[in-house]
Amino acid sequence: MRLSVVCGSIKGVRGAPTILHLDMDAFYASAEQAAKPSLRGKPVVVGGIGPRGVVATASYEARVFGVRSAMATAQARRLCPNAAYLTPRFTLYRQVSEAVMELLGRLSPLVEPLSLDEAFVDLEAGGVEPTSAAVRAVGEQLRRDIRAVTGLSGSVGLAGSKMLAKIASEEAKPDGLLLIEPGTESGLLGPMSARVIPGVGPATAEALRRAGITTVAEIGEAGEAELVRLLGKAHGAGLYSMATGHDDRPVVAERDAKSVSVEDTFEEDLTDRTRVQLEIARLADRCVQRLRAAGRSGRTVVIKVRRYDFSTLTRSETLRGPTDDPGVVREAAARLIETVDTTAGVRLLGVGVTGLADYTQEDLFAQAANEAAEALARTPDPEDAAAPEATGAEPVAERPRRWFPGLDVRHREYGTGWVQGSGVGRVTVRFEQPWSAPGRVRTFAVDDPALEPGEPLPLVGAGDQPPGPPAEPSSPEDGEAGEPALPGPSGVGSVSP
DNA sequence: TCTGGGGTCCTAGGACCC
DNA sequence: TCTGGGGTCCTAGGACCC
Repeated sequence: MRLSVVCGSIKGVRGAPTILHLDMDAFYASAEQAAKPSLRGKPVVVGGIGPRGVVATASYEARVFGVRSAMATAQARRLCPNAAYLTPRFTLYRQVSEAVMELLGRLSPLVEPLSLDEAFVDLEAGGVEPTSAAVRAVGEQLRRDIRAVTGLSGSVGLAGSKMLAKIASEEAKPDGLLLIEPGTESGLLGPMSARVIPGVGPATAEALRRAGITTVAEIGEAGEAELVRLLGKAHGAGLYSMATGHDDRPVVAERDAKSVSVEDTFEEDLTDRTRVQLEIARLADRCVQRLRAAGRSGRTVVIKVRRYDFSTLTRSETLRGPTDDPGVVREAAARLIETVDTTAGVRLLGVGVTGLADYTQEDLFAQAANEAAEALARTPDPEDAAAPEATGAEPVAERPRRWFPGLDVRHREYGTGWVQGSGVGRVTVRFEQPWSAPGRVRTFAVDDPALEPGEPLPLVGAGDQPPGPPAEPSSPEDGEAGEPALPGPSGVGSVSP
């Protein structure tokens, strides 16, 4: 997709650095140091402690010794034997994370968490004045607030696109802030390693290196066609866009999960067939527990097997309908593991569910049963008595309504708009109409009684404007004029204070 | 003492359908 | 009856991210 030129600057980059990326510094290790005064200023390594553990986070004191994330803990111990080695305490990290995300939520309704310690914030949607001075002040205040509330430091990147904001926060680390002034992007990025571009990992970097490409500038010089030839259509084209500063990905709040999975690496390889089957059943149960806790169900069951030699394979089976029944998932997983030869030894087993839905096949049966029962009540015809019954036909508990992206909605107070995204019990709505200026984003609980589904509105030029609460005003000059009115959340931003 | 656990997205082939 | 093309679903694998 091509974008029009915005404010005379690079396509796909905002005219003001209003996208903020926050990245907490050495998050798990810092949280442990904050919780344990004796560890402050000392090397701390958080991760798997067992013989096959890896490092999740190393404190900066430990990094001095060469300890890095994803390194085998055994190797870390050799490099830094005097560090404190701790297993992760996710309850703590989640608490701290929630406090940080709460601070971000005060800046804008558009907050996109990437993990417990990282998030994008669309300051423009939060009504922050789109000037470098204003957004810098917001970023610095945020860092002070985070320190005051959590005792931890976070680094902030500010730029006109997600990619640049993320690179900026990385450059700012630790405990810093970097704002990339619009117009200075290519000068800053050009000499940097291709690896700074998100999506360029070891394999891509090696493929590029073989083609003589090592810097961001060289990616741009190679041209899109060459990159597509080297890396494939999506990856090549995406990389070219990124490297040339074209990144118009919007900040999207509340993404729904698309899969749920659990896996275990065993301290010693499993060879016993019965034990493998037992572990698969356990994993299936754990997976379903998580699925149910999220109020979801899934249609495709996946097992994962990592063998003694680290070779990894998956097997999947798609059911007729989504389920959250532990028995159903257990049986599917059992069938799948039957198809894999595990006799030489298995170091990891996993069970996952994809194709997530918010209802189950059993719900549908129950619903059909209810409808049949109602029909039966209306027409007491003995011929109709074949209603299904054995499916537990008690009324199914009301599940949350689904707010699908793009749907029209109406809010009692704010009027008409459309769903920009939903998930995690919340829904984000942009209040605007075909004839209005770009509108403002607000977030609600999915069960907010003031919010109801709406009808599509007539497009501009199709006739009179229908009655209803007026659109929230929005200053026209900061909109992404010339951008087509896409049904997706592409035209993010443009909100008046 | 090599290599965690939880995800996302993309590719590619075959089935199947129109 | 020598020959199509597109779209979607399913499966398996791989790269990448935190």
